[in-house]
Amino acid sequence: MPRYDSKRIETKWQEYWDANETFRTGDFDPSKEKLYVLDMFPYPSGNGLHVGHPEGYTATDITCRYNRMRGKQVLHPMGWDAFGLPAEQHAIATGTHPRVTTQKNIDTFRRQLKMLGFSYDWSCEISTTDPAYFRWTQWIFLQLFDSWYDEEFEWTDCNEKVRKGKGRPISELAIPDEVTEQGDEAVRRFQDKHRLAYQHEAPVNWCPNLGTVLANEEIIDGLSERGGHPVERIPLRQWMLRITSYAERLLDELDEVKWPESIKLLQRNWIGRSEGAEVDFYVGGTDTDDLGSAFQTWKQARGESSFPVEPGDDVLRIYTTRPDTLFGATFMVIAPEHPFVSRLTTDDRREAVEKYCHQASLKSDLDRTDLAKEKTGVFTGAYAINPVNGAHVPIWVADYVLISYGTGAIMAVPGHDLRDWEFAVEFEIPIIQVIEPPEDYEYSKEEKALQREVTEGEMEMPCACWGSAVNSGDYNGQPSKDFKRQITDDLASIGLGKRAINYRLRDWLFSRQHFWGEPFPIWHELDDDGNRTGLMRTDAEDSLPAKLPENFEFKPHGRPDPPLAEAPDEWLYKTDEDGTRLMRETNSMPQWAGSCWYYIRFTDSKNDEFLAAPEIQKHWLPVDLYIGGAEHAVLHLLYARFWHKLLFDRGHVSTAEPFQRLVNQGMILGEAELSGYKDQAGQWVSAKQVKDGNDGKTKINKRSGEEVTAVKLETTDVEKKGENFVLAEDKNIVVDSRAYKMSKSRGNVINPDDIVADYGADALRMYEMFMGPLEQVKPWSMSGVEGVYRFLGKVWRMIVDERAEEITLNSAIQDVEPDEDQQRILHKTIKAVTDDIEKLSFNTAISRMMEFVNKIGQAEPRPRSLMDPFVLLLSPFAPHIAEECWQLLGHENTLAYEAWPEFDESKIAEAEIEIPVQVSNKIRGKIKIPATAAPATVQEIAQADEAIAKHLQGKQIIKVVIPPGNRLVNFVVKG
RNA sequence: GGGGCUGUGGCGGAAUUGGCAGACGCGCUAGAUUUAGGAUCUAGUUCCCACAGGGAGUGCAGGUUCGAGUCCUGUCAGCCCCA
Repeated sequence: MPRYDSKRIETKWQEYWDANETFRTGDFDPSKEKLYVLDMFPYPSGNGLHVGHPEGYTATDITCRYNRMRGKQVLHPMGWDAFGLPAEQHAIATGTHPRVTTQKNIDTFRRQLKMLGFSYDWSCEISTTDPAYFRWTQWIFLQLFDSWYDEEFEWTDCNEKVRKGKGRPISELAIPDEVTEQGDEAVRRFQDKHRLAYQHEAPVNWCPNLGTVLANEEIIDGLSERGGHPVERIPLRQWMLRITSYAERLLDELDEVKWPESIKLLQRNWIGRSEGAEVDFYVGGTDTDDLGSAFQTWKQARGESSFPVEPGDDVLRIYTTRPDTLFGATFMVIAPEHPFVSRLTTDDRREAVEKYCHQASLKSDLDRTDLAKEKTGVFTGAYAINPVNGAHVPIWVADYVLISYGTGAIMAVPGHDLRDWEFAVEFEIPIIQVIEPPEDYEYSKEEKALQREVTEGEMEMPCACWGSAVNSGDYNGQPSKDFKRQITDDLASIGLGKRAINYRLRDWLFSRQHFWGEPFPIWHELDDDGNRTGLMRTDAEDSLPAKLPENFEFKPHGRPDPPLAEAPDEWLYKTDEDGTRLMRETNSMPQWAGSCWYYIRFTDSKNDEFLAAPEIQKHWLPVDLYIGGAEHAVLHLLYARFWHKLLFDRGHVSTAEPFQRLVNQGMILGEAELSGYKDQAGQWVSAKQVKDGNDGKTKINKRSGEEVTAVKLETTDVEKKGENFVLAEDKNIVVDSRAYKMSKSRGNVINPDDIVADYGADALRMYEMFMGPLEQVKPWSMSGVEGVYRFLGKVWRMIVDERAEEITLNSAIQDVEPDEDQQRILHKTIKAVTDDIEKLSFNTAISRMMEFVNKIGQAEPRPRSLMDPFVLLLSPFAPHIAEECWQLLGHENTLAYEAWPEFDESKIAEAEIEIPVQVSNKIRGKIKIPATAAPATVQEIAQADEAIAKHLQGKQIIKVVIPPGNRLVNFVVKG
């Protein structure tokens, strides 16, 4: 009995595609339009594929299969983002080398992907851990190391676009004479300061348990994202990439790409551009007695020079977005990590300041900046001079100012900044109002919350607003925005400030203390005592890759420096030709590195001369469609764009942006769950009375605070009441109904292997596409899988004779002409499926095919000319069953390159259509009219209809609405 | 606190972009076939009522329009991101 047997069919066709290299892209074919469709390549974890992976992968696969049939040459590759911490941790736990674990995981992933019938060109498979690949990751790092950013440089790019600002070779960096005079070493150090890859001693988030330094985004609530371990802030030498140089272009060029607006917005916010001014506040030298007169001297000197690039030791440089509030600056705040803290602190304040700074080092940035948190701080004993009015303003240290934002120092304007207001009230610092808010200004909730009574009955509160200047000397009365521009210019003209743009984006912390990552192709020069001199050398490009040491058992040694610091000497040290002792860089690159450029490598994955041959990369880039999870919306995409732009500036790629169109697939949640809550005594508690406990895990009773336990319920236990589900046995008890993220601990993980074993790959693919719109979050449903599986069974029976002994074509399929209705159904289906695929609206495409089968699947005889195009329509979604049917229908070759069915609009049109007739907006009947009838005719037919006539009787027709296309008739009547 | 997204039957979701709300699938109900179950096929399935008919209806409250799930204003809820 040849029932639909997914296992047999799927194995057969997967072997066929493999053996025939059906989906090999091959050399690019100039006669065809190219299409580069890319999935975000996976990290091959030990858990294998989860159902989230095939969602995006099926979407891209459908697009690729469809476009091949439309005659495009398609590049559709797959690879592995295979460096990463889990394999390293596994190695520490079990002694298995990460390379072995990684290889095993890759093999599992590849097997699972092949099992799903994706049309990847496996000949260009890559892994970021392959030395032949990371050779070029290292090479790109050397490009970054060899580049500096020239903001002023004007040039014409390879697409004839005139640009300003370029990443240029470090050899083209002009060296100031005074540096040249100091000799080679000074020149090298000067260059090192300007490179896009540079070293920096910075407070980092050291996690002793993981033995690594974490990026800010890897920390949640002061604990590591992975494992939830405590994190300390300690200073460490790190590699940084100067992504901030590219901030402006990363922002502007978002306009050029077809991405969801929400993702663009996320990137814009992440970059966080603001316009304002940098202003120097004079603080005096170490031996300044009279700050006031020293300020006058200094000010005069500044007027004759100009605003220096580097602030001297005698000033505190601040960044502000509101220079128009300068007259209201009554104190200054510097971050606890600010280099001036110690120098500015007076002896009597030293103990308090040091204690405060130590405490601040234990807090996370979030703890420090949260508006709701109580403001803390300590006075340094020092004063600065407000450059606009010469006022002495006290300098405080407070942790609500972060060293990493702006200059790490602020002027505090309590009258018009909420945090400054809170601080000033707390420490009784004067508050001066310098902005008169507009008359219709509405104070925000936060502003009102901070109001205080000045004198009896008189209230005062801060306003962070635009208005007009008061208490601001000659500027009084000016609108804030004009004033901002004006004072910035005025300060610039006397060398006290300058217009400045600031970004929330920080330079990219690019080193990790891991073994399992790309080594840096960098050597540190050592002096006679074996200490670093701070000077570096690079590996020669043709000596790459710099490989990881072999036969090295890395173990955590509990220090912040990397495990590679314990590597064998023959790896760690060498003597250069000139006799200089060198030590390798022992940090490794973060996981982001390999994923920053893999899309380039895919275009020419086996090239051992270059990362990708220029003419090949030029042909395939940019990626036309890039699909992946929204979790990479900010970092991966920003980092990849940054690298791409540097490569573009250096002439190695020919597009300014790597990813033309981006789509984020929505997460697939576990099956929906119903849960009720019981208290300790076993009594039901309504879900309305339950809230999350403070630890975020437990649930507690809102009223009593008592912990409640969730009880899993069946649909038969509950019923719908209003908006909620309630217990059938007690309708006052509301129960929760929702789907949760799949997780091992919740036990709601669906394994694709199981689905394929029970229903087949075609059913899994179809179900994931049928669940709902690609970009939406959707809950899994096992009966939904059965639904599409039944559909595939119907397709099978439409074409195959299930009762025959051998697999034979269903005898109902005959060479007869389809009737007009059948023609119409076919052509409507072709049109709808085609449009839907173009829109990536796969769920509706599938429902159209279901309609087709519902209408045609039972017809006897079934015209053969309907079957061929239908099978082709189905093939991108369910390629295995489609190939099998195609073969049964008498075709010899794979359908992968068959022409996509065309529809004929004239076969869709109906001569007669049925439309609704409304009388005053209520549908009172339906009439049949010729599709192209004139409005007058339509009205005539409508009025003649018995049911309509009844409703029109005795009424006065005020208006008749018949929209173009004869969609309906509406009689607007009176009386 | 700021920003974004989403609210449509018992459930997942459709709706030609302002024109028949609920396509398609799940679930449920009945019938056919079957020794039975499964599988398959057919029909029905938004809710309410005085049921040959009629009324209400897309989170809630308004507005624009002959006409609103769709546009506008306000509001509530859920999810995500940022602080």
